[in-house]
Amino acid sequence: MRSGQVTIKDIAKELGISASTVSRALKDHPDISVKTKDAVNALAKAWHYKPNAVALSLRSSKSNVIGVIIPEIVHHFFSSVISGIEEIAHDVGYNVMIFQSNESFKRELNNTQALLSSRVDGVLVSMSKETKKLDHFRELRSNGIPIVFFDRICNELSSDNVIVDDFAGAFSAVQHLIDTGCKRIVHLSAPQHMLLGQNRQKGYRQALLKNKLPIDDDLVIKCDSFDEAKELVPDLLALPDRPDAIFAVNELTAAGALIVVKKAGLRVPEDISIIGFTDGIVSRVTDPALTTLEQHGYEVGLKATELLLERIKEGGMDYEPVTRVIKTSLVVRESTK
Amino acid sequence: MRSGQVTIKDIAKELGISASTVSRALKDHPDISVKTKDAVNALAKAWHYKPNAVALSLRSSKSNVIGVIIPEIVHHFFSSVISGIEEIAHDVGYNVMIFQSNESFKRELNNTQALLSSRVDGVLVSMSKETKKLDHFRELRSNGIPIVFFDRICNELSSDNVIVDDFAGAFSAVQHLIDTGCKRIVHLSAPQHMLLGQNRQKGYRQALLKNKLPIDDDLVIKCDSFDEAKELVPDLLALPDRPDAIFAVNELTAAGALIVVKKAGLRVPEDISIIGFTDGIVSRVTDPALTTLEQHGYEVGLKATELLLERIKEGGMDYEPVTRVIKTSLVVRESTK
DNA sequence: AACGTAACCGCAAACGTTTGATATTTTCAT
DNA sequence: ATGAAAATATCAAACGTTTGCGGTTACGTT
Repeated sequence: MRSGQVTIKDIAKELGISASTVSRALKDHPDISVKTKDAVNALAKAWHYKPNAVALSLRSSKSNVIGVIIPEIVHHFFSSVISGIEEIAHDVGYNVMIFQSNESFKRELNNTQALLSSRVDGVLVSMSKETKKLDHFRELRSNGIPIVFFDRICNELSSDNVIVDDFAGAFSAVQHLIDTGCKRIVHLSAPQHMLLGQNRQKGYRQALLKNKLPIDDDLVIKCDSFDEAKELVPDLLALPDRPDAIFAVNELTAAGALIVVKKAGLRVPEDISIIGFTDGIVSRVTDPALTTLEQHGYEVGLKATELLLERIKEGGMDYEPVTRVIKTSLVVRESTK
Repeated sequence: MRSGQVTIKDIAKELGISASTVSRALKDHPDISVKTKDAVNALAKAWHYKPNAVALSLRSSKSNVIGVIIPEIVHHFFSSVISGIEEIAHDVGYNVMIFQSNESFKRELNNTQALLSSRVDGVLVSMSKETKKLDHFRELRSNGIPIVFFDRICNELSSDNVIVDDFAGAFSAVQHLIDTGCKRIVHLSAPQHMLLGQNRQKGYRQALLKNKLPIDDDLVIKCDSFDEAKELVPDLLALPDRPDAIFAVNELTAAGALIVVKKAGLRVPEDISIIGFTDGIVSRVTDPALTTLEQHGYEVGLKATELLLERIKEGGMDYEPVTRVIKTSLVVRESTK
């Protein structure tokens, strides 16, 4: 076997013809005789010829690669998104390059530099929590690289976005609790500097308002992790007028709350209903299984990639940004009545 | 601004010098005068020059990309691995391309073709469950692309591997069950054409043997998913001589078994102990929390990438394959006594 | 015999970069 | 002033592919 991979030149030399003829033969160009085409195709197959994507990229200024920057991969929602991205991208011949920011602005910046160097055709971004400056994103765009933000978007940069409908999701979660007879509903919320946290809390408040239930600020606390729930929920249960439902900002927090509630000797959902956000595996394996809002991460990845590919195809940078909203869906399991 | 990205030629033209001079100036080559260097560097900075990685790849036949093929991203263990891969790869200037096989042989094959075309410098693979033929991996190697397999390895292909110590892990899991008084231990196992499945089962058998416990083949069944556990475990519980422990090949299967056992009115761990493999989030949120074997996915990704980068650096294809083993660790929670 | 015209194929340039081999200029001792 | 060395910059080729254009046949028509 030859060293390195087979090239068009190798085939040309072997057949005593020129590289251009081989190229055309492989593409079934009408200028080439059937005999030559057959010979070329046969040898290409026998030698396992694969077009060199690098050379193609250089020539066409198209890498057929899309870059993805996410806070962290080890997270059900984000890995679902990647799965969706990967799925649709590969279907149309694009490859996917992954970069984690680990919630660090500095790394996010490095990542954009690497993407620039790699000449990717487009990028998908979910911003890190730290990110306030946006010049690195602007630089991508000024170099003709389209960006689609998803989930963690920024509204200062007028750009394409794909987001989950946090407000409506939270609203319907709380409405569901109210519909099933709950009146004193706790909200375990995300930090309020995140749009996501704001919107989910707004949905919560709006649902109470609409149903003419009192809003008790003692029932809303910042609490968005499994461990935090284990620490903070006991106090809520000890409140004089005990809550009868918990709406948690994500499923792990809900799972933590569930454990605390059960440990306190209360029954779920008879005494306390619990509802989470983000439908991961966790919600399915708790006992009782958690009612949640499916965030459709896979769907988000799909839509974001579709949009990006469209932008890449269009070519120009002078498009009107759009924001696509993915509806959440309520998945009723056993933790609510 | 110019359209497209800034190239060395642009800088050369602006400064009235040749491209080669610019290239050397940027690399601080001694042949170039300080004055020229300064001018070049200043302009490169002002214009945000970024070397075109594609052109570099073509010239050097090095893409600085490593490819990763995994069964599925949405899986705690695999996303941890990717996280580890990404971490170390980017530290040394490599980018990471992700491909999912979705446990399909056909897709795995497509993935290797894409990797070949992309001229990646090396690949990390965790095989799909379906994969029996290995020619696509051989093709990668015969084209000078080193492979490191992780977790789902194959031993017919003498190759570099990074695996978790399935045998020792399974052994210690079962030993733990025995130590806590269990005698009739079920093994919910992975398919036996997978090395992983073989090794875990061997560990199981060895532990029984060592402790002079009888091996009952009725207690070993192929069952490696949440749903399968829900379907198959009831029969095991109905066995005349009821088992008193379950060793599941992964955590989701363990979680499924847990639910079935509880539904059957049995207590965990008093009546039946349960132990899983792979420490994801799931094990922490079940009730009771599951005792498991931490598989250290991040560590696996790290080690596999280190090994691969080493192979890439060496250059040749005539190395002696090594297998690195990552030790598991037993995490005792509440599902065992 | 001369010409037209398909049919088929090769040349060369281009994508952006690096690098060995050269060319040109400067510097300095003689 | 002369020569040679040192300093500086350029040329050209190469990586693999595509593609506009031009070139060479062979055949058929007048």
